Amino acid sequence: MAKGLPKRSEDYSLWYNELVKKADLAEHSPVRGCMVIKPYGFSIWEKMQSAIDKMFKDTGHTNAYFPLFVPKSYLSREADHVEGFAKECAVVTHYRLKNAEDGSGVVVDPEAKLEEELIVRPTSETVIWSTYRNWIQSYRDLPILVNQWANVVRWEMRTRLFLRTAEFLWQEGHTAHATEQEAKDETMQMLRVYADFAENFMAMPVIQGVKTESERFPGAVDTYCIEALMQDGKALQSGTSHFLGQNFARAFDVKFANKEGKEELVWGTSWGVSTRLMGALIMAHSDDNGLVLPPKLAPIQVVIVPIFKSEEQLSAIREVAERLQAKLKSHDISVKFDDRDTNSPGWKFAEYEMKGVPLRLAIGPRDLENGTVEVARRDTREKETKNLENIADHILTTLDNIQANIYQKALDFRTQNTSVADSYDDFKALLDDKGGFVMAHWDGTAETEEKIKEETKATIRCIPLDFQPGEGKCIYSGKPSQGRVVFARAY
RNA sequence: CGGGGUGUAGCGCAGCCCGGUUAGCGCACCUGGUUUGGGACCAGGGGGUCGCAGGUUCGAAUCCUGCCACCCCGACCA
Repeated sequence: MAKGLPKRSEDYSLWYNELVKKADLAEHSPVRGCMVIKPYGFSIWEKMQSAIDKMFKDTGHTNAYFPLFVPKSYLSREADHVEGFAKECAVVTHYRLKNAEDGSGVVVDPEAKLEEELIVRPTSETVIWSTYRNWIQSYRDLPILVNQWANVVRWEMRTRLFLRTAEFLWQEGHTAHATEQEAKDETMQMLRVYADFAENFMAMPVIQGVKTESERFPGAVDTYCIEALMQDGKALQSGTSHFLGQNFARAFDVKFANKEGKEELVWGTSWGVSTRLMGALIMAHSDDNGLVLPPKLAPIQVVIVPIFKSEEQLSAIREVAERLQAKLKSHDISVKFDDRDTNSPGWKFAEYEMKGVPLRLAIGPRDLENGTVEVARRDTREKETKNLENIADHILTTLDNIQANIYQKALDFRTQNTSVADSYDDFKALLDDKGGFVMAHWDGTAETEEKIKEETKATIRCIPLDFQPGEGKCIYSGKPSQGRVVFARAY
């Protein structure tokens, strides 16, 4: 295992890439644009998955699974949708290989050309709505509240571990409703679920809002999102919830008979979060010593490192450690006792810090004599020596404190890096000197939005849900504006 | 697809300009010993089609030509 990380403040991208590798989270695969998520990284993703999945179940959703392949004709049925995704689709054209005649290996068998090409799903609206068509006849069949955990493929030009890869893991919820209001409520409910997860599990504050027309999901009527601020001052869209109106129902002819026996188009929503959340989690809290994980998502919450010179000492320590481990496990705390004799204690300290383990306990001969244990927390890197009595309570409290503390730290950071700009010059200066979110008036036109993007690389992240109406002048055009929207440079 | 860069041991690199012993260094790995409260030390050892294919030459990691791969910057983006 390699030593330290580059400084976060010097080269954020390099720091991020090295951290992802050294904390054993993921690496680029030899396959173009794809990522290998390593066991430790995946165990964090599993923690996220199960917490999110529980929230879905608690709001009445169930899981299902739909095909990986989308016939080309499906994708093209919703005009905006196909236009939005056409440029980044992987396409299956053949179903067989054969041995090359010159013996150079295998080649695609030209005889085995598919009548209709299959698209590897970039998202599943089209497959799912073509299925819902058969599922829905009456208002009694509604609502359908289904989610799937799946992989999708988007042929991105440039990739970045977790933040943008050609293939990624996600969940996509697809619901169908009898009324517009019900679908809108669902859209907002799922946005709240995402915000709740981000803030209470990931300890990452988010801004909830609605996207402008140009940033909207292709095929949606409205796209809502949660936006988080990373430590380098760039924004990251961390989850989206779309109100689809009747667009997909219309495209796939999904109708139901209402109570009056009249035929109506179904209303839809879709919503998703992806392994991008791993990137958000990493960038929200980590430091120059490595990953910092919120206790609620840490696969290992507490690690016990023994310090010993002999086998006798180790077995004496083991007795204490295993008793403590059992005690903590009864409180649903995941504890690892690392009694390997192949690495020194100092090595282990650095290693678990790199991996973001929230609490480290060290037990050595000194502690055996005094009935103590050294407790070190990852977020503040403070160490204290505590009596073994009541240590379990202390650990439980400290884990809660860490969860709260890293949230507060991220919130303070966001507060400090959220600015208000009243002129275009101020706006540009803020983006260049400080970064972060910049609240500014906008005239509501796509032209202005586009110009600002071209000139500054900043985009409107969202119109926040807690939008404060207030007269003002657009920083770019000087035309009247109804309130401030959230600008930032983004990933 | 445009502009730049890099391919040498598992990883990170030096050597190349100016061709010439057996291709070298750090980390990692293996063996032995001493260590262990913040990434230990000493000694010994193993591991290489120098990205690929041609060419020039008595001789190529080094020069020339072509190809391939990857990285960074743009366009795209959960």
